[in-house]
Amino acid sequence: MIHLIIHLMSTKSSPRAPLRLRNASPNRRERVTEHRAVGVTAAPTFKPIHTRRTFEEICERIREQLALGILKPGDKLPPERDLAQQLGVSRNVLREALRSLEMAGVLRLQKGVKGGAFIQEGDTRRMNEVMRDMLSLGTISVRELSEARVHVLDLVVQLACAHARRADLDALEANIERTELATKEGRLLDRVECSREFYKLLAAATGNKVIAMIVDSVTEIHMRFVYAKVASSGVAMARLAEKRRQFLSALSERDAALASRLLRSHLESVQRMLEQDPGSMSLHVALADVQPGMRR
Amino acid sequence: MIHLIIHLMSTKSSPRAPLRLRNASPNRRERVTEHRAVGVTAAPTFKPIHTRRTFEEICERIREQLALGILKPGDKLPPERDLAQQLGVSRNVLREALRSLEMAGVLRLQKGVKGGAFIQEGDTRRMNEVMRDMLSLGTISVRELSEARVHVLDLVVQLACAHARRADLDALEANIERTELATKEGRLLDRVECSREFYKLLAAATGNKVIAMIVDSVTEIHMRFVYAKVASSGVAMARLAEKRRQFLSALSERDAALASRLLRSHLESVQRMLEQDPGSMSLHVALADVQPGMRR
DNA sequence: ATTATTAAATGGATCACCCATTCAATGGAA
DNA sequence: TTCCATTGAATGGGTGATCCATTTAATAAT
Repeated sequence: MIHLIIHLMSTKSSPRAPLRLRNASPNRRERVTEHRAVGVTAAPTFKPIHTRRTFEEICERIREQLALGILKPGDKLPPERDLAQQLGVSRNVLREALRSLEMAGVLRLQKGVKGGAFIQEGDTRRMNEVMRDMLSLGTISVRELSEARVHVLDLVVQLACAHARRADLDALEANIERTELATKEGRLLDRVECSREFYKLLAAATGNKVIAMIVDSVTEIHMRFVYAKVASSGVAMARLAEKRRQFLSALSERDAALASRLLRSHLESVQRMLEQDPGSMSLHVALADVQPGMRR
Repeated sequence: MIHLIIHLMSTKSSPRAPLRLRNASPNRRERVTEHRAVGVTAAPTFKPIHTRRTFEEICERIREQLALGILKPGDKLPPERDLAQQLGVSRNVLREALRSLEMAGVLRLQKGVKGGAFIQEGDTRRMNEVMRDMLSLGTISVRELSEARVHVLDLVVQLACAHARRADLDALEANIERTELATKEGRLLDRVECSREFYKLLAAATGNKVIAMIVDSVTEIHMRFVYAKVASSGVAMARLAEKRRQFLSALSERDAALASRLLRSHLESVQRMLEQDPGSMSLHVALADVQPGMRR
């Protein structure tokens, strides 16, 4: 574990001293003298308003260090007290920044001696949170999300057919076996979990983490609907494992057209199942228990 | 503007009073007595470690209200001082939560009387930030992002062909005209901006905001490469507007195959242009000036 | 050697202030 | 009356001191 002592001085823009945005105008009266160039009728050069707040400034500087590779996952920031002093800000406002970055999945704060603020590996679940917030705020709809999912999954099938490796196929096979077992033993909700995992594995099989992240984010909400539906109705998709096997077989033989057809058909039947009970795809179901998966 | 007075009491879980996680054990010595069931050898029911910090708790409760539709975009939260008292937490820790939510694009904090914490419309640029962070942290690579972009854009072309409306096509047409003008006047960087806008409009033409958000997020970084390349080399894609016109024509005639072919060919030539100068697609270029577009 | 105790480091949280901005109310001048 | 300047209150922005809780290493006791 590298314990960097980091100078969070800005690398771009003028080499300003510790933030010190505060106390800029100790006396309001002096402000009047700021009016400049009284008689000049030239282009009114408005000051670029920089009412950037210090916590934003701090977030930005830390992200800057990340972007420059000076900070990397596993690194530790200086203790809050030290860093606050380095930056010339109060500990309180520094913590506002650190918590924001923690919420954003960039940092993890850990208590105790040898604790501190550690840079994290990127948490791909952040995108799920974005989707949830967008849904909560009404920016996107359940319909758009479902539609996007169908299209994205189709793309994923193409890519998975092209790029899936032995290990990916094996993982999918193992998943199907778990699905079969859960089916035999009547553990319906476990089977839903298997489904969730199935799509995760399929996404991973594309070999592209960006695509995988996108797929996960659009699948997450959908699986909640399925989970809720299965939990309440007690019924579940028939011949699930069997269908998965057919699909995996097509995937193994790189038959994208067939795999695509099989998946689309499955998605449609699931959709029909969900829509039997209007309201099973309500926002409420999608958003219940907000952020249970995130940072626990 | 609705001024809700909101009770941020949790709706799920027990009707607990204001958070009051603190002062739980005023005296360390008393802790010893917490050991329970001394002689019981039964299943060791470990406490589920709920070291959830209050700022997380607060974020969750506010998101809960969003999910339940009690809070909607445009609503205002109570003043910090009031809300802190309602929740039984200090103002500082409340602010940590509010700032996190602001960074997440859920809130906007506004100063002055009649100011406050306002729920925002969902900011779709949040996904761009996620991409940038993932790139910074090395979770995803430039290659994966570029690759994903190509595939996603192909999907977008299919969808845009199917769903583009008159207004969408007109907007694209107008964009091409701006591109032509910029070309004539030699404003190369403006032309790059036109390109950025072009993909945004194309994404919007799918009629699906989820897809649009995804496209924007994978295109954002790419346009930085193009911008940097054009800015440094002074050269730019030849016959850009012309190619766009051909593409738009195919789109108008709902010829997805042709449109797809045209776009892919264009993307490839751009890629060749970028790769002429190795290093032009470096992380540094992608991440310079982190978060300039976000909340300025 | 092993185990219990202690102490220090560090994040978690509170309190009491003060500043800066904004906006409505007020009041005086045209 | 109408308009503009002043004022004051509401509210977010920020500070510093202080305490608590957790974690770990060093130390002491067995």
